Amino acid sequence: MTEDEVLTIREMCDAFNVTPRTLRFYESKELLFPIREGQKRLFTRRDRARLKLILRGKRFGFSLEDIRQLLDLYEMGDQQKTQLHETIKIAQQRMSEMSRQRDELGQAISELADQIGWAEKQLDKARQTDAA
Amino acid sequence: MTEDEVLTIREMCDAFNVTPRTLRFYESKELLFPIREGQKRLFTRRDRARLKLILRGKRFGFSLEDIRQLLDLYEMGDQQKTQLHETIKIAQQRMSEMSRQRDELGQAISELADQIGWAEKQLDKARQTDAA
DNA sequence: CGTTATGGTGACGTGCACGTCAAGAACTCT
DNA sequence: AGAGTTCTTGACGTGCACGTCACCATAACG
Repeated sequence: MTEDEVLTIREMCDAFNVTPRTLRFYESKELLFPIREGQKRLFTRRDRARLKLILRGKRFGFSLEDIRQLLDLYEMGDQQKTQLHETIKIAQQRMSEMSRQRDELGQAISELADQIGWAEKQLDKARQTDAA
Repeated sequence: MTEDEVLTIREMCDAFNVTPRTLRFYESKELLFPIREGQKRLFTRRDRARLKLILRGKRFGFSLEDIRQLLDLYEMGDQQKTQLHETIKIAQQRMSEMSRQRDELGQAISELADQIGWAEKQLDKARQTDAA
């Protein structure tokens, strides 16, 4: 299955449209953990899932360090309860942060829509003036 | 009125929680245009509106250059029609970009909510085991 | 009148997220 | 065996968004 297939660095790059440097950099920052076949990196399904989340996080303006903490949350098997509790708290904070951001984005969108509406009206007026 | 009041750099910093360096930097990048009283900068209502948008844009992960272009759109008096048309196109692209981002953010939020739900369940299970 | 607060202009430093060589190993093709 | 491709590990370079520091001006305070 393509599910369990492992990808070379090049295949991974092509799949996600990033450079090898980026993937090695992410590994050095412990965001990805490709397995090694000799020296070569092989990226697993897990790495693909993580990279997807990394790129998404970046689009939201999160730092790689922020993203790393989120990723760790997504992959907790079983940990100390204290740590679990702590992690849940952090995650909830992030959630409310993201909710706020989404709401703000909604507002920004409608404001921009207003501006576009206004600009289109101006364009129309200019056309009228032209015709006269 | 507090509307037409102009602010010194320090007042502006306190109002928006940024450093003087940041405001000077934004001016050098033509994001703000404080008037000068002698040498000193005085920030107008316009600068306040722009700074608000700048900081919001930053939270969305936009670069200062991206933001500058958006700001220019927000402040077009009357320009060349061609330029207006061009600007509307750019704005519409940004809009769809932002919409996409908002949708994606909504998805990320619900995914994170799922993870939190799962983590809380784990925490509960751990508590059960403890009690036994 | 000296000092403290506030503001100014360079100019150099910094953290992040990579880009860009350089040099070498490993495999493939001919 | 030689050439080419793909990969590796350093190590240094780069653009962005400021931070920091040195040094100068000006106004207010005691």
